Amino acid sequence: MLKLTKKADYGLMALKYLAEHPETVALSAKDIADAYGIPAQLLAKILQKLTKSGLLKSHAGMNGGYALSRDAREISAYEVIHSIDGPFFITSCTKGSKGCELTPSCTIKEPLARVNDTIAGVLKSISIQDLSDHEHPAGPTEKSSPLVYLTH
Amino acid sequence: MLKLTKKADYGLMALKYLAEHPETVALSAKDIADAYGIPAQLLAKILQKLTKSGLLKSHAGMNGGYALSRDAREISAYEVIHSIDGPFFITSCTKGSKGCELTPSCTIKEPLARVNDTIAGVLKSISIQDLSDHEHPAGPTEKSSPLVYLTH
DNA sequence: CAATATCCGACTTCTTCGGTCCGGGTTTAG
DNA sequence: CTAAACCCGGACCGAAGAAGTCGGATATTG
Repeated sequence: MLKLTKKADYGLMALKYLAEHPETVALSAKDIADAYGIPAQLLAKILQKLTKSGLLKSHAGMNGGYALSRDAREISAYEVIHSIDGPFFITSCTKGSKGCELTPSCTIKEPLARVNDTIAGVLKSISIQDLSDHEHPAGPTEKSSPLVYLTH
Repeated sequence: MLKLTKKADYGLMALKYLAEHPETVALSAKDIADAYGIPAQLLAKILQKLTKSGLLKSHAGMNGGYALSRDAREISAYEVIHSIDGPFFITSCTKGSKGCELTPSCTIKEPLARVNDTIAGVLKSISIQDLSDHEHPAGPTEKSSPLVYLTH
């Protein structure tokens, strides 16, 4: 259905929270989970993934927790989603760079791959910092198209 | 994982196939399914949805089948996906225009809604006709960003 | 009437997501 | 030193949604 997972949502929320609390040395998974009312153990696993991807630094022991490894401006939403949910592809049949062998006549993906690139580009242009700004950020695209939802 | 369903893929493929065969009055679901090697009954249900959405015209009985209700240039990929998979939202918590009541502190969706708009805009700018063109179409974006996949 | 289609809901199967549990290893406070 | 607080990571399970099947009803043509 073309929506990102809750885990990715949680990850973005957690990074945003960390970005908004730069004065603290580190925040535990439980702290962040309580702040948003999300299951702590689940958030913990997400933060572990982000740590393994190099987006976070972790510190065990008492008063330990997580902290951003870079400036919030240098972390893109794409990196977060990618490290949590893995590489995403719009089309269901694409695996790697090869076309789908199963359905040889699937000539759909060629133009859809360009859509995929566009989405990835938008996600890469958004930083964690942008999520905290309640005013309009630098802008994901040159021109913010005024689109209307078709709530059927 | 931010990918569209197989049903949407099938729908796009079927419309593309219809667009490439304008000389025929109507094609049955089985004809299209056989051409792509996808289950006929499943494709039939998808085409029914597209008919109810007004993208296709159906004709029962012998020599019946489906035909595009408009020019292929006038049907966007957005309409197809929307009518098959329903309205899509990037964020998992958004329902309608209201914010998520469950997690009151979810301030993430505001910027992500803009991403949602961008994606919808790209999908709307792509027509069925564009899928058939093997050359570069009008172009979903001004500049085709040369992005590289991070196959982890 | 008979053959060929669409039409449409119910049903099964399969995968993935969301979430939990538990047994580790580390660091710090007392 | 010991215990508390924290991170680490695999195993596990239920729920939800996707993919696909089945069966019957209706419409159209020859």
